[in-house]
Amino acid sequence: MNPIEHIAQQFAAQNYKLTSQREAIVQVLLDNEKDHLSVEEVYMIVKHSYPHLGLATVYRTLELLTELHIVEKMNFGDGVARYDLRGDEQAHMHHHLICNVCGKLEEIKDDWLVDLESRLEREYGFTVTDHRLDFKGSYNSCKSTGCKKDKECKAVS
Amino acid sequence: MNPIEHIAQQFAAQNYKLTSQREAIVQVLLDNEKDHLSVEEVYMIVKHSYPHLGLATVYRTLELLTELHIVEKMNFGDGVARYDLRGDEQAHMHHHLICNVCGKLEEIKDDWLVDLESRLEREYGFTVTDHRLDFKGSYNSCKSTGCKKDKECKAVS
DNA sequence: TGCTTATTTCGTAACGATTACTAATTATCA
DNA sequence: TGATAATTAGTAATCGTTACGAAATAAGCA
Ligand SMILES: [Mn+2]
Ligand SMILES: [Mn+2]
Ligand SMILES: [Zn+2]
Ligand SMILES: [Zn+2]
Repeated sequence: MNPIEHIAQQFAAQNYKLTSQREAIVQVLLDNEKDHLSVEEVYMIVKHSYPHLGLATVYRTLELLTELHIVEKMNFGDGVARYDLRGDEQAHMHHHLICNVCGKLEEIKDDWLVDLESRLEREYGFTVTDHRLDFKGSYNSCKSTGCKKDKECKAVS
Repeated sequence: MNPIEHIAQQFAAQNYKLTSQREAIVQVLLDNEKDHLSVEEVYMIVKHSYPHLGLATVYRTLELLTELHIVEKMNFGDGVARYDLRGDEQAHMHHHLICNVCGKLEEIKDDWLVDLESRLEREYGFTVTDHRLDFKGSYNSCKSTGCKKDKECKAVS
């Protein structure tokens, strides 16, 4: 099943309609999976395929996608909310590597926290349902070449 | 050395003055170390000891404390920035357990990520300088007793 | 000590991301 | 088809934060 069909099912399962506006917005997220787009950025991009779509609809749709756990609303400290597709296969949120030399943001889709989660269960009586893990640091290649704000390094903002 | 003296030294080291206003604000953070106060909350509390202190000064001081790495500016998704004291001994930010039954927020001051950090160094050529790790889930005691928004459980917001 | 300059504070206006609201449009279904 | 519910569009209002100018305070120096 292709991604858009799968999302359509998730909408239907909760009695929401995947309208043409919502589909256009979801398609923007799928087409830019590597980015972590803000509302304004989604709005700008979706206007190419759907020129009359309103900003409030983007806000409402991204909020709905968050409720349905299709995207994760994240805050990276730059003053705007950013939306990150959660893959269907992963139960928990993926991790992030953020380079503070060039701003590149890499994703780690494997769950590296399963051991810590069972430790929390054992030692704290705490059952983890989700988590957020961001590493800040720098790639050794970035440090040596000094690729400051390089075009090949996609900054978060 | 007591905490406030140590912070005074950090100010002096960067050629900043620990004015009476700044000291009053820092004291509020120290007195409420377990909470994760917002600007507005700090402002309300500091008015008890320093009634004429202005809101803009709270904003500016917390920003300065963030620059000096004395506090960490965090966003828990409730629409306001919250400020969290980083202890001096810990190089990296501490972790959080957030109960989604009662909202309690517990801190784990040990760094549970050292193994993952060396793995990042090895496999990704990425040197970690800091990180953020929040676990969302529920305490088994909360699930069984159903302590919804209980007074003994201090919510993040 | 007096004078000059840099720092900090204060109050408030401006800003900007988000939310709320109303009317118009579209889907649902009897 | 007609009534009802869901969705959208546009925009006004909200609210956390930032910017700004004037006043106060501290530091440097003769
Ligand atoms: Mn991501
Ligand atoms: Mn904390
Ligand atoms: Zn880089
Ligand atoms: Zn609880």
